Formats: sequence, structure tokens, C-alpha cells
Amino acid sequence: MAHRTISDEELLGRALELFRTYGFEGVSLKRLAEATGLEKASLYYRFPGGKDDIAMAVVNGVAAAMQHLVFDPLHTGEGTPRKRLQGVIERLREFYACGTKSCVFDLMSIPGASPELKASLRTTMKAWLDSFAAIGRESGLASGQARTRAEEAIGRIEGGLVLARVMGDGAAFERALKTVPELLGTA
Amino acid sequence: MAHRTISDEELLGRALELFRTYGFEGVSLKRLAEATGLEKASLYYRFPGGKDDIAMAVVNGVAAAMQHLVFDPLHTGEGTPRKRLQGVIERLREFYACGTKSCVFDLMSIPGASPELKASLRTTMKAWLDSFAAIGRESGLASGQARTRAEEAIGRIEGGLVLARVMGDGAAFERALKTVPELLGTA
DNA sequence: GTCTATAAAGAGATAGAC
DNA sequence: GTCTATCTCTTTATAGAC
Repeated sequence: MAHRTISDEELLGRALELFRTYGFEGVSLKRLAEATGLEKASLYYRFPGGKDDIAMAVVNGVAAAMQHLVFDPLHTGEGTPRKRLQGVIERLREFYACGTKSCVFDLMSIPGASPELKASLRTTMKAWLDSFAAIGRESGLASGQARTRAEEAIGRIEGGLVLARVMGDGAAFERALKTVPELLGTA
Repeated sequence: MAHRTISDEELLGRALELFRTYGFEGVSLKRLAEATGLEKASLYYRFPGGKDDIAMAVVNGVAAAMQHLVFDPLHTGEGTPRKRLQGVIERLREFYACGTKSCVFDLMSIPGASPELKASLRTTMKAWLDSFAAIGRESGLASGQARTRAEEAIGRIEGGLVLARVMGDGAAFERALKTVPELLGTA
């Protein structure tokens, strides 16, 4: 079958699912080709840098997703901080499929990934910390405590995802999400 | 050079460092051979199942390490719960090298690892949860809350390790460790 | 118990047809 | 813009010498 085109968005979405499932090192071009319905050579045409290039595009896509799933609604959205944070938590629950899907920050931040990729992950993580700290301040926390609590909340979420993966049960992630409003002062 | 023997303990220690650095999929037999000073064929002689076999032995070693670094001192050790937990936290700090080393529960619990390996990780994680819950109860927490807090503490530790890796700075792990005594009621 | 050598499969990468 | 074909290097795994 010739010319089985697939949009960049669809392609990168499927690549994301592979990377967050198998980890950076666990994803091969063969797997990417099977998941996208393209041959390896076609992937090289669209992403000349090969796997690193695709992984970078995936991570940039995640950064964009975090921007409009989390950062924008928290910062420029309507309603009380409490309501905005509730909405963000709902979107995180969906993004991580109730704890059944792992975090790309976790599985792609290991050696083997390019320095650029790791830098992008770090930048997005910083933005997440800033975003949660801002909502904490808006809810009345002092600046220093808002930073501490933002790290605590994100740590709980990431740790909950690890626990959920190890235990084979998303419940630990759900419980972690529940602690976030109190940590950020919107409970 | 012939017959460059290495003890199982030393061999598995070096393998552990590889697995917790590069993840399960990122470790090849070539890397294991280089790190241990043995040829690949020698590794197959000692671990006939190859990489899966070595990984399983590594994870069993980690289970044993957790037993005498964490579970035994918490359960049968001397001193107040507060003192025992302090000692355990010190040992965890050392085991994770102040947040510069990742958690084997995290990096080895992905597809690619054998079901037996994942089962062993889960069993050890359950033991960790039980151990922290027991110290919480001993410190006066109600049974249900002790379980919740144990998961919270381990989640914070695991999340702190993920944050430390992503940010390239162990500080997030150190801050996570600091929250543990309060969570378990020994602060 | 470790070595050298090698086979077979998988991975990354490119050339050239359509 | 995707395909088939191919090349090289890596990885897993085994056979047989010492």
C-alpha cells in the first residue's frame, strides 16, 4: 500500500504513547513505523534526525499540551483559583488516564536522550513549578511557602504515577491528585 | 587477560548502577560486560537467562538491601520510632546519593522487564508501604491514616527522585526526605 | 570459569524508484 | 511523500578452546 499519510499531530500522538509506555530507550524506529503505519524511510524524510528528532517533537508537543491544559487555564482562566485548579486536576487525571499512563518527564529524562530534549523537559517542569507556585500565592500562601508547596504537589503527582506503575493500579495516583488543592491552599 | 573473576556481589552492584542510570532498556550485555570486566559469554555462564536473569538478581539484591537498610531497622531496631526513622532516612539519602541516583523501582518497572521482575518490585514496594505504615501506627496514627501517610511519604520520595533527575539537582529529593518524619508522625 | 569466535536478529541510517 | 532495498553497527545468544 502506497502513500498512507498521517498528520504530524496523529503521528506524534502515537509516538508519545510509545515513549511514555516503553521509555526513551525502549522505543525503536521499527516500533514507531508500526505504530504510525509509515516505513522507517518515511519517518526519516519527515524527521531527518531520526528517533532523537521524533522524541524532541514529542516533548515539544507535551510542552504545548501542558501550556494549554495547565498553565493557561491556571494563569488566564476564569473563576476562582479553587475552580481553576479543579479543572486543571481533571485534565491531568485525563492526561495520565487515571494513573494508568506514565509521565513523559520521568520516562524520557534518562541518559540516551539528547541534551536538548532534557533541557526542554527541564524548562517545562520549571514552568509547571512556577504555575503551581503562582496559584498558591494567589490563594494566600507566602511566596516561599508557595514554592515549597508547588514542588510538594508536583512531587506527589510524579511519585503517585511511579507508585501506580509499580503497583499496577492507578489508585495511588488518584490519591496523590486529591492532595493537591490542600497543598496549594485552595481546599 | 584470562580469568578476571569478580564476586557476584560486586558484579550485581555494578549492574545495579547501570540499571538505575540507564533504565532497563538502556542496559545491554556489552555495557554489563564492560562494567564488570567479564566477556559476554562469561555473563551467560553465570546468568544463563542473560540480561533478564541479571536484572532479576539485581532486583532481588535491592529487595535484600531494603530489608536491612529500611525494614529491619524500623521494625526490630532499638530506640524511639523517631530515632529509628531518622536512621532509615539517612540510609535512604545515602542509597540515593543525595538524589543524584534514580530509583530502581522507577527505572526497572517498564514493559520489557519480565513479569517476575515486576512482581518482585511490587512485593518490595508493598513491604515498604507496610513498614512505613507500621512506624506511623507506632507513633500514634490511626491505622487508616498510617497507610495513607506511608503512601504519601513514599510518593514524595519517589516524586522527589523524579524531580531531581529532571531538574539535574538532588535538592528536590532532599526536601522530600525532610517531609517524611512529619508525615509518619515522628516529627 | 573465562575466553575467542561467530551466528542470527534488531537497530539506525541512506540511496534511489515511483 | 512514501516506498523497497540495502548497508553498517549493535545486540543477543551459542559453540568450542583453554
